[in-house]
Amino acid sequence: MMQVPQGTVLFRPEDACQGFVVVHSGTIKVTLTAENGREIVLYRVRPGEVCLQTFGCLVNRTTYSAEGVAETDCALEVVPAGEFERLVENDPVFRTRLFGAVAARFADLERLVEDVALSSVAERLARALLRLAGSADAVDATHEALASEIGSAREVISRQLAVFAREGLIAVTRGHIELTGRARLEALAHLAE
Amino acid sequence: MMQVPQGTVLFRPEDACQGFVVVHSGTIKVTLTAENGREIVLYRVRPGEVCLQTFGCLVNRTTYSAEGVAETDCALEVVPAGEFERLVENDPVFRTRLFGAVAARFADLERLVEDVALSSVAERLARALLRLAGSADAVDATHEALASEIGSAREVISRQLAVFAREGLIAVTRGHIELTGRARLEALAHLAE
DNA sequence: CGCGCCTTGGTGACATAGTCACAGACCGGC
DNA sequence: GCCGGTCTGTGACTATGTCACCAAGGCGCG
Repeated sequence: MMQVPQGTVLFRPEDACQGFVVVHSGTIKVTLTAENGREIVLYRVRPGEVCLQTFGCLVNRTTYSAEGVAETDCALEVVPAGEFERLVENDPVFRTRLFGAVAARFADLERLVEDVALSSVAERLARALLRLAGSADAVDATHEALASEIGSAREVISRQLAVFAREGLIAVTRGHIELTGRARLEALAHLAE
Repeated sequence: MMQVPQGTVLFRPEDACQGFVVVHSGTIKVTLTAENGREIVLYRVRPGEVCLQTFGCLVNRTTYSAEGVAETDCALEVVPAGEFERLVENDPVFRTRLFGAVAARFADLERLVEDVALSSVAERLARALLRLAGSADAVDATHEALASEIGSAREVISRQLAVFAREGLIAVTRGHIELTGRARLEALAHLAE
């Protein structure tokens, strides 16, 4: 078991892989970054889940292609490659959990492709706000952070948030967004699904 | 073993899953389509590979989210769910092959997200042309097909092809594109990787 | 407090990409 | 040669992304 503080970079593109990572507490954010600095969040790894970047590394002996950062303080367990293979062979529970995680992540990525390739910024931003808010009625995030969340640019987010605010869907202050008009936001988010 | 002719729709979004599909010959094209008709190619399944849409179905008992079409005549093997589970448990060779396919497809999807979210149409189109041409020096495809290949629109492709042609990178005729200036096309394709 | 400095957000101007409407060019069957 | 379908070209407009720059808020420190 290993404790890492918020903000720790767990892996970067081209890093070699140490072992298979299981998250016990906290969340890991996995992102892709282009040379021009634009960034997009691929997915998050939550407690009880396994990190599939490491899966790709271990199975095909490739390196990471994405970057992973501890979004909160995390407790991680790192399973060495040999132990990983033994578990896959002999532990049906481990294997089932692994497969489930792989399939779920796979579906996530397909949804992401659909989102990025086929839907508008307004829809994607609405979905991102709802996702980040969870059951709460507000989100703490900078426009910059929201832009990376949906793979867009800060200015675009600022303008879209202004539109939402004008329509009464949200109320924006520095680093904080209140979801007034949640129902209408949800309607917007589902338009193209 | 099952023979299907080119153009057969093997699965659609929301279909229930019959079993695990292994491709013996031919290729399957897996795509996502939005309500507005825009489409993007997620990946292709080639001989010896396994179809991971079915994987997600079998593991998490979910339905398909993408559409699969036989791009050529295909010979397929369909492994029923029970048999699939038995193979995963007991056949190390099968398991290894499955894992490799999963990891590779996973990496593909990450690349696709990066491509769609972070690079320009010119780059993506250049990459698509090179990918489709393989070792040949020409591609048979309509502008419409190329658009769905990179998740863009036909008009955008027409215009970009015209630009490439004007610069001498390609020669365009109805349904056919000659890759003259391949080297410069490759340079373009790698600019943002 | 007043000052400087960094982060965050706002805005105009422009470039790139996507949408819509429609016309013309090509291709096969007859 | 004519016809109907498919494929491609184009203008006009909207949406999104980029660039440059400034303004506002927060924060430490003399």
